[in-house]
Amino acid sequence: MNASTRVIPNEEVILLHAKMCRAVGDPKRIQILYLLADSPCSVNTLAELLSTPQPTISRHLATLRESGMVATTREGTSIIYRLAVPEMIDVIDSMRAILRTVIARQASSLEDDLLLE
Amino acid sequence: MNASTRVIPNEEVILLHAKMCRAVGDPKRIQILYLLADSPCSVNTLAELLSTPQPTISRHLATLRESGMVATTREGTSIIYRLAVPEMIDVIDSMRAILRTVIARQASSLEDDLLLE
DNA sequence: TGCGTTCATTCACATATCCGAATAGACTCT
DNA sequence: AGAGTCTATTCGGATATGTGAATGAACGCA
Repeated sequence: MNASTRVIPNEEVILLHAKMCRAVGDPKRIQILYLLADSPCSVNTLAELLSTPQPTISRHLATLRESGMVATTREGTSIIYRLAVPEMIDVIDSMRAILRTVIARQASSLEDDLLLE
Repeated sequence: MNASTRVIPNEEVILLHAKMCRAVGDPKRIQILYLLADSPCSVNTLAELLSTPQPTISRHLATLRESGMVATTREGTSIIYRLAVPEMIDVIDSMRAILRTVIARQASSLEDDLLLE
């Protein structure tokens, strides 16, 4: 699929798209997303796994909820969070793969620079 | 590829990953990325296409540069920007596809809610 | 060299985001 | 209904980000 076949989005979609990317743009939330991809779990469990205060986790989850990336189910007294769209983690992981490419590239060009000195 | 086969990233990679996602998390930068995917172009050209002051575009490009998403080449008096990794636009587009799924889902559940009233 | 174009940076201000601590709210289960 | 547990929100302060206007720096080209 190339550029000319892409659907032209309206302003609203661009805004939501940005909001979604922003939601992923935080280290703690990235970790949360990977954990949820591994297996759904409760707020407290996430808080323990990440050694982070519960309110902090809760706010991050609110951010992810507002961007539509996670969904919830009540299970007893807990609320279980999961990825709303499981494929999302693959997309995020693809971005990480690209990141690694960029890092590797920068490392090798840095080598070149050093050799030239 | 499932969760257990993913490479465990160090803190640094998580930070850079977040930074990269953050860089995509702005409406103007998303538009810039789509334009660059379509064809590389100069700062002024982007400024005109997006009806935005040149300094604003320049700062957005700096953000994208710092996260390693765009690269540059000088061509005469202009500096031509392009995607550093062309596949990046596919990843971004996948995220948009997921967004549309979420939107559609929310719309239909909203319908359900209305029917229940 | 120096003019002119193109791009980058700075400044000031407004807005948004992050965090921990404390508190409030919601829901289950007895 | 009430106790107890789990989650969400509020508050205050620090940090970061977005923007336009003005300015500065870099580079090609005559």
